[in-house]
Amino acid sequence: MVLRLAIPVPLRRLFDYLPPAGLNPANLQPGQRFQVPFGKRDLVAVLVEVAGDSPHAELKPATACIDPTPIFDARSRHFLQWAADYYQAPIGELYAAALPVALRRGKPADHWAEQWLELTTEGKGLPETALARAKKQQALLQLLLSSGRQSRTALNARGLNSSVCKALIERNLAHWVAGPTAPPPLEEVEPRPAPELNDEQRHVIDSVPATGFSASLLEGTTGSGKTEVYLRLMERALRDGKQALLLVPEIGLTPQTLRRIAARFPDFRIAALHSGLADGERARAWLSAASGVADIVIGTRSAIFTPLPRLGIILIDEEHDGSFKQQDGVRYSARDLSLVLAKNADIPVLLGSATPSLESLHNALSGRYQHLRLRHRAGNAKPPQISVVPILHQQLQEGFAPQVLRHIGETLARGEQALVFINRRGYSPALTCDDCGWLADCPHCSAKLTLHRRQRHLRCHHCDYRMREVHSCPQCHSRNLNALGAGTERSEDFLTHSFRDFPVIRVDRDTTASKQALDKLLEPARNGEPCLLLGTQMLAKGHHLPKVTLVVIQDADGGLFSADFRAPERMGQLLEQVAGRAGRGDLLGHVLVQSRYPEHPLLQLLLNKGYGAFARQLMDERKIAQLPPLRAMALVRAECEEPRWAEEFLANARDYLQALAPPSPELQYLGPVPALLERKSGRFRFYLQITAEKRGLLQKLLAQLSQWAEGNRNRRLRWAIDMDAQELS
DNA sequence: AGCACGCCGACT
DNA sequence: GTCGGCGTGCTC
Repeated sequence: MVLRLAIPVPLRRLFDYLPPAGLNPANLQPGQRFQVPFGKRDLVAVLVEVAGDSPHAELKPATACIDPTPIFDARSRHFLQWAADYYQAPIGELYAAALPVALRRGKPADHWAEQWLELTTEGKGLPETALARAKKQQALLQLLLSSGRQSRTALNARGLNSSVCKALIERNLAHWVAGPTAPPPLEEVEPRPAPELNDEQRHVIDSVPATGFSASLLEGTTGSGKTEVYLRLMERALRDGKQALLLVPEIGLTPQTLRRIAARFPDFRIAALHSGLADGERARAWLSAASGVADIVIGTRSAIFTPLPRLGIILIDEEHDGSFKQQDGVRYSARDLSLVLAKNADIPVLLGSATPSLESLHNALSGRYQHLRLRHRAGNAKPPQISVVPILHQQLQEGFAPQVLRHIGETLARGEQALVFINRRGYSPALTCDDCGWLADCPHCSAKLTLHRRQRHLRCHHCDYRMREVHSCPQCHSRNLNALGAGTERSEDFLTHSFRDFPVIRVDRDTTASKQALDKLLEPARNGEPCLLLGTQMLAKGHHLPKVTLVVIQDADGGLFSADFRAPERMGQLLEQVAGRAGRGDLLGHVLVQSRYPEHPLLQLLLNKGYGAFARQLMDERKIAQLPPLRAMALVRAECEEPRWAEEFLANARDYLQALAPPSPELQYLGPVPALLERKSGRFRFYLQITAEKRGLLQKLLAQLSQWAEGNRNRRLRWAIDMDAQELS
């Protein structure tokens, strides 16, 4: 009997072990964790299969079996294997990515098991009138007699604390038994009934079949009530005794979102999986989901790997969001994988967005997904009025055109709120010397340092290198230093100064260390008092701020001339999302978009015809350029301190692949080319881009390539395959 | 990845 | 003489 184990190392194979001494082979089940000696180390591995024998002569026995029963079910294991093959990733790393840290380190699952109080035979034999002299104990006995065993949390909720339980146990009437793990409790909320649906929403819900595999894209304008659709679809699955999985972007899992769902489903158990959780909490949430105890699982990207034995529906909110794609290690896309999982589980999956990715839109337009739409804003809200403010030959004040400032002032004076979007953190993105031309740049990256005046330092946003703020030029000692351009800090100073009578709330990664901090920061805005909100992308997502009637986009031009072919798509999504913050209540919203290129056809199309028309135009351009989503694309990435080695490795990789499959109309190679951020953390980065008409061919080539690369690797060089790459940086 | 081994240069 | 730099090989 041989155990074939997935080990958390970057090696694309399984490792064989003998069962641990003294273990009954009948208790061996794939999906269990084992402690194993691996080289000189001790690692936690997952049993993938049990084999009769092994091609390896000398096998070590595993040290111990950690789980009496599997923590990965068969579907989950199959899914992880599929993902490992698709992304050319080592299977051990996928299992590691699927597990919360505490379980990855080998903590036993029953550590978080919920304790249940159960009557002994003796206890069960007692009449309800027993223990009359101890009222609390009698109440507990009666509860256990009438309703069966009770969890410790349920008993505590009824005011039956552990001393009462202990008393019963000491009389040998009851005992604790370990049950499955419950999700960590959420804060108490008032249950809230479901709102009325409009006809559009009802149609969408009716269009998603309750059972069987189906994929749908819900293209719904901001404020059109997508969340309510998700909740109804979840509810339908829950009432059917199934689990619902809701994936949200990294910054979308706010306490506000959680409260809203908890208020709607007081009778169901919710497990939230996000980065803010402590290790133990995360393990609890994961185990409650994997054991089928949790009914609703809400999580970010990695939650897609949580085993869900009763899974009945998958919902992806803001499906276009970049955070569903992992950018290092195993470079998976949780959104793309959700389709595979739904197919495996034979259940519906719904991708929702106001600004769908071109990938999903393409699938919807080509009929692979059902295309559902919500065109109208819920309630009285009307779409905002959008206008472009040309800023090329304007006298700007700290980046703002005079009429924009006037508009902000009028909005505040009317007692309404304004939101200013600036996609740049810090005080200024560049610091130069006016005398000698010195520029503060990062010693490790091909990037400028950003001045953070509040923290009195210059910082690299790519590698986090920091140096103290300088007030004279390090090169020529001149004091004529010039901070070029404005980030959120500088704009905050200026706007605070310009609108003294109103609070200015800055929201960016530097002001919101935690999710709670963001919630707190936005509190005055939610209370409806006039204020000026200022911030980065963080402001663009999800927050319902009904008193915001003016949105200012300080610089819309970022995406128009980038070398990344996805830049316009992302710009369009961001603009639409930010603009969607305006006029969500009864008041009409206005959006002012500052641009140096007010006539740019893409900008015109976006602002006049909306994201839908804009996206379809981009799709045509992608078709002409033979780029995704009309073609499958993968990048082979390489980075090295010595740029020549990285470039040479990729050139060799390209030659190797071209010998297998020469370039043709169906298959194209580009590169090696330097990444958009050519040097990062001291390493030079290059990539080789491969586009193919058929995903299958690309897949086959990449599998060959990863074999080849194992034998052709230089120790100082890092390489990776990025299937369906999202970033050229 | 992470750990050992082995081979060369510059120190008490 | 040996401490430690990093290039190489191996992990069932």
